[in-house]
Amino acid sequence: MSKNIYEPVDTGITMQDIAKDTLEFWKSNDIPENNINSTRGNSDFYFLEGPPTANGRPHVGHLSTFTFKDTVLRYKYMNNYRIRRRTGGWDCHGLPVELEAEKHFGFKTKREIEEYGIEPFNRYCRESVFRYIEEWEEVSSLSGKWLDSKNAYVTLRNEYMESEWWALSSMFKSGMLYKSYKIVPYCPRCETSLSSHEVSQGYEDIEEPAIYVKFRDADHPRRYFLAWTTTPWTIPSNQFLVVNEKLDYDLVEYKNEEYYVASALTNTIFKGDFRVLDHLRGKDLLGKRYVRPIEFLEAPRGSLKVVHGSFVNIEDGTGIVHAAPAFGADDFDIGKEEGVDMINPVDVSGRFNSDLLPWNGLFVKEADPKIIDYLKANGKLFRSQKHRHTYPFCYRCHSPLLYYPLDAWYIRISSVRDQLVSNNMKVNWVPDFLKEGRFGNFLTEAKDWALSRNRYWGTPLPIWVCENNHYESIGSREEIEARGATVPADLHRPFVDSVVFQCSVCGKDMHREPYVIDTWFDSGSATYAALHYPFEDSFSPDNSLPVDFISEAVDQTRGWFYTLHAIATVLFGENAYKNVVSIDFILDRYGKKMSKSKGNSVYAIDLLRQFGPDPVRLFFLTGTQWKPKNLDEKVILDESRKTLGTMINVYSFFASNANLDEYQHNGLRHSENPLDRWLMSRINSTIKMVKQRMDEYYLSDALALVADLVDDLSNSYLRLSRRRFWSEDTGEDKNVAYSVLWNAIDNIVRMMAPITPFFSEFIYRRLTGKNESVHDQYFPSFEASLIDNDLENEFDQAFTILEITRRLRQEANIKGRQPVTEILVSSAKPIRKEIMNAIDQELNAREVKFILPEARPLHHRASVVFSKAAPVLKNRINELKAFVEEHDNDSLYEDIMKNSKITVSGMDVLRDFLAFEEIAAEPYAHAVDSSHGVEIFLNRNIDEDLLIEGSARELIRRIQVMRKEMKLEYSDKIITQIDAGGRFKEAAQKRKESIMSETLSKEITICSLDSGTMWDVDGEKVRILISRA
RNA sequence: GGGGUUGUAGCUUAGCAUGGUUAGAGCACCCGGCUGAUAACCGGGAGGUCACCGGUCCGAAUCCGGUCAACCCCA
Repeated sequence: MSKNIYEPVDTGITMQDIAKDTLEFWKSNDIPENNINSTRGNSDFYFLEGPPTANGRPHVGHLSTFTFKDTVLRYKYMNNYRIRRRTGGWDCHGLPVELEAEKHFGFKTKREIEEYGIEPFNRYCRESVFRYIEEWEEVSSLSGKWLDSKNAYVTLRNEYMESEWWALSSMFKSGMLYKSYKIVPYCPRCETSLSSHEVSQGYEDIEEPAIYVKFRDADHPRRYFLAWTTTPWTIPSNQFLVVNEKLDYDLVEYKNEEYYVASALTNTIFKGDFRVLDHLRGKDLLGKRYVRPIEFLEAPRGSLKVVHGSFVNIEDGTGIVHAAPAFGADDFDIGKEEGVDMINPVDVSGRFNSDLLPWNGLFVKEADPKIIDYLKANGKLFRSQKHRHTYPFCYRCHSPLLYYPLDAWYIRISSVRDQLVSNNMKVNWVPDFLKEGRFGNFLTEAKDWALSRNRYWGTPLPIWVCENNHYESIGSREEIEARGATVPADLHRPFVDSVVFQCSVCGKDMHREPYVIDTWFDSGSATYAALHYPFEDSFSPDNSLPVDFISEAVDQTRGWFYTLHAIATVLFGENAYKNVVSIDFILDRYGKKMSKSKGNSVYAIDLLRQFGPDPVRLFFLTGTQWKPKNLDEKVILDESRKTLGTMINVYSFFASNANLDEYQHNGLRHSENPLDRWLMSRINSTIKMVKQRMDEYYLSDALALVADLVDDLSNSYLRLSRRRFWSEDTGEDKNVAYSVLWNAIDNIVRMMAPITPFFSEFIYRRLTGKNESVHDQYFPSFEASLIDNDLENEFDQAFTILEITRRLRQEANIKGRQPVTEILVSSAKPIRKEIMNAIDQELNAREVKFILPEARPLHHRASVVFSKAAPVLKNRINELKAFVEEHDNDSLYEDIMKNSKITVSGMDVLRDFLAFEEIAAEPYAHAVDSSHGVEIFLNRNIDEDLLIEGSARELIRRIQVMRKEMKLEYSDKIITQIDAGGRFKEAAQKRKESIMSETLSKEITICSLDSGTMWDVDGEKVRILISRA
């Protein structure tokens, strides 16, 4: 026997084994490297990898985004695109890295870091960001993520940061980068601001004085705005009152004075005697001017009026909020919006530092009771009470935090808001609701970007200042040199801090502003900084933007998706990306978010090892791609078995038969066989739809289409074609069938290649017998001439007929292998004979007839509808009942349908007095599928000849089972002995020839046996003995 | 507090834009069957207040309004 043309595959092979086999093939042939670096393609497809930080282990969420990105890139490559910027990227800076380092060293304050030294501290940070890089690389390799990792961009490199300097410097020169204040949670004892992460560690429930303060309406001596606050020390710095223009307000008269408060709160604020004088909208209060209860400090121009704030609510207080821009983020925004300078009489240690105040020198919290006393003494206190709420404390020293203005550098994003919005219109969002929803809404309210951080490990802010407050920006290393200073080997702090040069205005020494920048600016700069623009020429705003495709999880909507968009708009007036695919998180089996603390995190490497890469990738792409997904092991296995397992079996079926027949594939043969034509149509229409969905980045939809096709191939095509492949002769028809099957597997495997790269490679290599990678092939293209929608519809109907027939057989207790006399089909549309022939063998009927509706063998059985008939016929109702029982119901039906009324013994019987039930005439069983408009009648009479035929099939089936149990090859011949009586003996005699050919028996003897297998067939005993011939 | 998404069987979900017989699958479960590729497949059964309330309409899972819950982003 010749060597196998198609390497057989054990259908029990695991997906891990398949991946291993493919990985070895890739490795020994440098397939990934060659593919990644390939210059094939007739147009460019630009990608941009979103950079993770390698100081944590890659988890399943990362794996999910890998899968989407990698699948798209593979798909595009197979469609003859040249993939550009197919490199990884690493995000290296930022607070999380510093916090790790702090933890490592046991530091709790920034002073400790500075005492230890910024240099060794940053050195530790630099090393720690790549702590898990090996695991990241391994996960990439095991998951089939084909990105060039050697040339990954790294945000901590001098070149990367230099590009950012160029960007920041040009923003500074155009006035887009400016210095202002930022209101931050601040510990006055540690004299440091806290990150939101730190703040969240220190919330406590406390009870504090909450006061209702009277702000007099400037136009009325006895009329007040009533405001509520838990921070009396901010009252001297009041600059605005804030109402919500959407809320309703009352003007209330109480104890001879008048007050504005939110209507919803009137009844809780005022007790006893009060009168509502007027109702008005918050809008009506806007612009009103007022007089402060504490007037020691001068109010800047534009202060002291009522303004709108959407944050104002009626949960507690009065619906009117007092705003001191220096001491609240909302307050600050209002001051900024109004263009008014802020009053800040508090120093960095939290004490009043203004001579004008009687409380000068006091810590603000200690001044609270004194300020309350002052208000009371001056008749400006309406009420004082205790209030329980949560308040943030310093997690280190337990001091109450203040919201305090610190110097900060901003990018003037608000000035390009309109452009951000209009550029967004050109972006293709997947799913599309993000475009105008979460992202779009965010853009229309885009605030200036607080860029600076008072930290150490980050890209240094390239702004220098002299003692006369002249500011200058540095846009490159060359500029430092040009200013007569030495360029440090490492641009990070602390080295860059020692770069000093002369101010070009006053000649004084200039020192760098001591900030680093928000790490989001790093990743958001990836478009140009990764290519060291403008210092090298591999990037140009005109040709390199926007990139074609980016994809990350949905949390990046206001993260990376935003920073990329904002920076590209500010710098280049251009979009950063054309297509952005957002996916949701992977949750645990119960739909709960994974977290380290809950211990339900799953790491990428473990999942890959447990299931193999293809089932995992398949799982991520199954379902609705933008919805959260529960990580369920059972679902992973199910999906894998359904699609991959089935394809293994299809290949295995093909290989074992094709090897027997020594079939050599030599192109797709033309076929007139209807089942072949149906399959070809299904394949080509699927290719068409799959490409459409893939091109729209709806990968999950595409996968679902392929999975359907796999199911059709296996359970319809192959099931109905088996006999063709088993037939003894190796004629043309069989070769045609092989070529069609080969072609089907080839197309499916290529369609699946971007999704399940290991599995597809494995099958493809065995199918083609070549040492080529499926990933270097082209994606299937469809041939319109092979798509035949009518044919597909007709087969749908034919399959429906099969389905109904099987149900009827079951009801009538007739086995599938028992041939029946006759099946009558009444269908809305006729089905071509050739198509019926394709399912003939499964119908297993001597005759299949299509009949007209009126020829259906139906009887009508009438019954009296008492609810309709009784009220009319009264006590004669039983006469009708008797009449119906005694007379032929069919003619009754015809009469009443024709005339809509009949007369029975002088009674008028209307149509709706009777109900008719359709019942099949003997000997038919009957069923309907209304959605396909198909009705089937199965003749239940089995004549002697059919019974013998059925019995012969029973024998054949038993012999086949025995062959299988003996593990015989498909081609092994046997000798068969049968010991049976009655119909089985008769069947063995009369159908000897067909039993022999079906079971590859060289001879069949009917004799009595005392060995062999005893079968019980429908209560009759049959003994069979087979042996290898 | 603001914005967004989601809610259909025990689980995973289709259908919803464009309203129309009895809401359709798959998994799991039970019963039966088929099987010389298949842990596949086929038939039947059980399992649904289509989150809830209201409105429009002859008719609502679908359109409109509101509520609730989960999740995400932002305060």
